[in-house]
Amino acid sequence: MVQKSDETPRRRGRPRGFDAGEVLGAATERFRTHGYAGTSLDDLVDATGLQRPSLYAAFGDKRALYLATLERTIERAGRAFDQLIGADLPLEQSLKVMFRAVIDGFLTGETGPSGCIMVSTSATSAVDDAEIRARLAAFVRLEDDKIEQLLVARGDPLAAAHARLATSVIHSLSVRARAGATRDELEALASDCVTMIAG
Amino acid sequence: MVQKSDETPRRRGRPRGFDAGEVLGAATERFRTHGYAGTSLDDLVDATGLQRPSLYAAFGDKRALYLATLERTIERAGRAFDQLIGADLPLEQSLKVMFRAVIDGFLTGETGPSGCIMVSTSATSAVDDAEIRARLAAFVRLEDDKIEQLLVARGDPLAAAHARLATSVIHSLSVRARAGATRDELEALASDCVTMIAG
DNA sequence: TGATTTTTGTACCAACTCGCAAACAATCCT
DNA sequence: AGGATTGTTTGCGAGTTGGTACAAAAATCA
Repeated sequence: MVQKSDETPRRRGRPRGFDAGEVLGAATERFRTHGYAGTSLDDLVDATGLQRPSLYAAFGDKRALYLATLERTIERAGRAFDQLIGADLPLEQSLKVMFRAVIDGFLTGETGPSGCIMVSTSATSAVDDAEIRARLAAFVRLEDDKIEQLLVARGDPLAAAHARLATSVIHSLSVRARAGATRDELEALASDCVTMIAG
Repeated sequence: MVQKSDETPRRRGRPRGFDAGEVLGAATERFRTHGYAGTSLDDLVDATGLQRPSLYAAFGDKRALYLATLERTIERAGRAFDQLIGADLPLEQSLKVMFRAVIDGFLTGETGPSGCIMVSTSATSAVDDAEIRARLAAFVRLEDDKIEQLLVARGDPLAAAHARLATSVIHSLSVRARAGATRDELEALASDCVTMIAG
């Protein structure tokens, strides 16, 4: 063990002056706010602090960077769902925790409530771009499947149908958040959904 | 009655070579497909057959034209809801007719299923533009209110909550259509919602 | 030390963006 | 007929777009 641990392979040239994860997070936030077509490279340079050539070398062109932010979003959502399923809370409380987290996230944003990047920006580009459409489809399937898995584990006999409806409410929460709905309005809708499934 | 009927006020100069309603419809379709930022003036010239200065004289700049397409969409949706309410069908059938019409519309599009222009494109621009956000908020409120009005008229004691959930399903149908969902999948979700409200 | 490798900063380019000016065309009014 | 009014066509120009060439900087390797 005289060598440095191989978790840092000590690459050869000049080391990077940035953390790829943080940069991806900053890019995600800009894309979530303004959408794909509405975000320029100057915007991304401004948001990430990196110059164009650094962005290009690390992630590829604008579209590849956008696709990377979508992948990141899908992975993080999947982990959040798995954590909720593993928490083993009772049905009603599981749904309340889920909607609370969703609403908290949707109400954040650089300039105001920005909702969900998949629902509000990737859906816009999905018609023109098959790869973006595939990411959006994978995300929606993830929502449907993970919520169904949660409901099955809590003994809901109508898990599949209820999961689709809960996913639909999540989509609408994103739309409503961007439309300027208040937290109370979003929570009322979530509460309606919880009552319908668990009430 | 020697004069022409005043329904055609006989304006003074050269008459227009286009129908404003048709042009607005063509612009709506382009905006619905590619979003606001993703639609260029060249696209609009191509879609409408009008040259730039004619578009400008008739509707103003690109943003004003987009806002006009949103207004048109809101008005048409309002009329469709009123017609459904006036049709006086029983509860379950009213909902089925509504979802059928929604799904039919969402599955159309220039290059593929394009969903709802409000949910899939105005939501994207709503964060940056207060007027677009106001139109989106008005549209969502229209959906909630008109569906509640329909449910109240059919004797649903949970009309308000059920209306919000039905609106949410409509929003999700738009997202799912753009994600590439099949008609069967969309109809299954709509059926879940009808069962939940009327079943 | 000096050669090599990788990242970073500056500057740039061709293409596209929106919007408009100016001339031309078609109709109405007198 | 001839002026006034409105709509259409052509073409342009200032600014922005996404993407890249090139050299300087910062590290490792020999």
